[in-house]
Amino acid sequence: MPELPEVETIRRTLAEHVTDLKIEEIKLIWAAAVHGWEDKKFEDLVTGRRIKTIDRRGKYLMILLEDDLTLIAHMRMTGHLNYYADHQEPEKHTHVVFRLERGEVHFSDVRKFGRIQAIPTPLCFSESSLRKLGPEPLEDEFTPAVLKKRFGKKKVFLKAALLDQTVLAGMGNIYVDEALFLAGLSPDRRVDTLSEQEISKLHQAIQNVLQAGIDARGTSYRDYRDANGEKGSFQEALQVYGRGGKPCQVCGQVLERKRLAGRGTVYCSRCQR
DNA sequence: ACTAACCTGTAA
DNA sequence: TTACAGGTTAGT
Repeated sequence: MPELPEVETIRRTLAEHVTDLKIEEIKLIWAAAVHGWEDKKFEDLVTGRRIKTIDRRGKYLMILLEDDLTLIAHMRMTGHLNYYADHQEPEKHTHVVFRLERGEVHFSDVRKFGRIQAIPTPLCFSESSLRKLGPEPLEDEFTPAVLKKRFGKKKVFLKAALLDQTVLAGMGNIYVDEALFLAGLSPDRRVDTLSEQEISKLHQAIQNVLQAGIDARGTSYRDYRDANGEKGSFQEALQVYGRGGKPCQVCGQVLERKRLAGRGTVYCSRCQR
């Protein structure tokens, strides 16, 4: 499911409801979805703490609790976080229920890839999976020069480089294909063959497509929903993702589909060089 | 730097 | 029945 725009939308919709609320009880339906820090149990760490703020880093959601504990959540492909104002029976794939002083948050995930980890807030960026992430693509510090530097001396395909979270945090299969289309760059270009101008164009395309995704409240191509259970609308604006075999909306050429970096990849061989 | 593995559901 | 799906990571 969620790439940067989707996680950002979940962050916003969740924060509206749960900021400043106390977590009164945790129900672990499938306990493997969570893990505590060192030998402490997740439930004991989290129960009784108040939610201070919700941040995001790449595709990770950071739920900051009082007394320096943070929950780091990753939805992987099909994870969901839903807020319910009233008591709600867990559904088939609900793994964790957070009962708050007002309402409940349910974490569910059909494919069981998503995880929620509890970690002391000061250790978030040094001891967790956030440690290796590349820059945030929508922050001012992310410039074309930074992108060029992140590519470094790599010789990998553009597709692989942009999916690599240590190069740049937050892009996934949908937004990579869309950004490459916008930039007019072929996914199988080697990153070391890009000109300064092409890097600038790519940088601009990345920022534009991610911002457009956020403005549309995410892409509900399949089962993505925000914390209110609402769909996004960016699926209506997709130029290439999911359109393999259909005509390019710019030049009319049939869109190419092939496997690249282990992922289904769609592009226009005429518009993208 | 690539592939398999982690899971379940859905579409071909 | 098989391939593939928004992601990451361990192993080769």
